[in-house]
Amino acid sequence: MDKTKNEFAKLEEAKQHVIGAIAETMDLYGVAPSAGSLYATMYFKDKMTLDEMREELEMSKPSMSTGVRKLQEIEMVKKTFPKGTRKHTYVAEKDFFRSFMVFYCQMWERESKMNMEAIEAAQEEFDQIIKDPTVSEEVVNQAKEHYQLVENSKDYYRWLESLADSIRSGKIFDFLPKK
Amino acid sequence: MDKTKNEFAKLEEAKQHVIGAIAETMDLYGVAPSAGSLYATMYFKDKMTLDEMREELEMSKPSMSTGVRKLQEIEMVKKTFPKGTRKHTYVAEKDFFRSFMVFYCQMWERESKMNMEAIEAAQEEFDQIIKDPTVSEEVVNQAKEHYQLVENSKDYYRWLESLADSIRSGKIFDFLPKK
DNA sequence: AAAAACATTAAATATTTATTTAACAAACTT
DNA sequence: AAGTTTGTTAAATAAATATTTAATGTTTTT
Repeated sequence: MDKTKNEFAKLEEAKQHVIGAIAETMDLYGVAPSAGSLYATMYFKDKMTLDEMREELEMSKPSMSTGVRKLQEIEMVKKTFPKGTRKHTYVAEKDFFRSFMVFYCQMWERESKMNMEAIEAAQEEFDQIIKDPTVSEEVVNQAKEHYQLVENSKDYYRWLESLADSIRSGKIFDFLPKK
Repeated sequence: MDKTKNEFAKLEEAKQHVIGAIAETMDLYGVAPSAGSLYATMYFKDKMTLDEMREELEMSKPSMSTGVRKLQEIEMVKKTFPKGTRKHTYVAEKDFFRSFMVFYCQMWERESKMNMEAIEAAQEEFDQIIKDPTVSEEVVNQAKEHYQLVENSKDYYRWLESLADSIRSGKIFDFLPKK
């Protein structure tokens, strides 16, 4: 019996535990399951080409191409430009702190920006209603209530931005050290 | 021309700005678009019944029922037990700080727990390979590398837990005040 | 206890999203 | 410049998810 194969199989099995767990939690980052297991697989390699990915995951090349693109968008994978080959090669980001930073800061800034803009616009409109003397008291009161509701939420969006800033700058690690 | 209707329409339009923005960013919280706009709609009401939701969103009642259940899971909506009616009523959580806490702590703890467990299991297996004198040097070296790789990632998962703790306990607000 | 009101589950349908096969485009090699 | 290798886009297919209609269960009222 081939001993070497057995050794590799054991190694592979151990890796699969971690790969499975990473892939399963990657749905939290909004990527498709295939992109999740793609990243997890790359995590144990120092670099991979599209053809190696296809072979390893037994999927089509376009699927790998789009998966890798998604992962690049959230900077969990980087393209490298190696000499001696025409194939593009890709490297998984292995620093989870960095992945965390890129993903959540991007996400929170989008949320904050979009909602803040909508709030500003809405507040102006509420204000017009409130100031308009021809508008009934009931509607004015509702407008006032709504104005205050969204006004209060601004604290949250500003806080979310400060959290993102603090993570991006690394200041958060003064408060919560890496180890 | 009906003046009252016009007033309400203006109010409605202003609200819609904010509702649209909230609904659009709710995909970040892993809920379906319909649940997103359901939450956003409820945000401007003090309470709603399933029938009111159905009417307002022009969707089926089961759809509202399942949407509300999803939102309850992440505690963005709570059921209330009002007197005087048999209808269940639901209230949107209006404190975004609280929604943030519940959602991300839940998420990060799941990620941390699942990966930590997988890592512990894998490390034992890597260790067996490393200690086995019959295993080839190449495989042992790979096992050692992989062992170290996952060992390093533990810092991150522990940090993630500490972040969740700090948010749940409110200690984070000593570092990053709410306003 | 029967009927009515409401909410939920189940099955069927529709919609969206992911994946593949096939066609195309770009870059390199000879 | 022609041919080959590689990567991406487009169209078609497959799979997953959301939504609806219909059926069922549960509570309240009479």
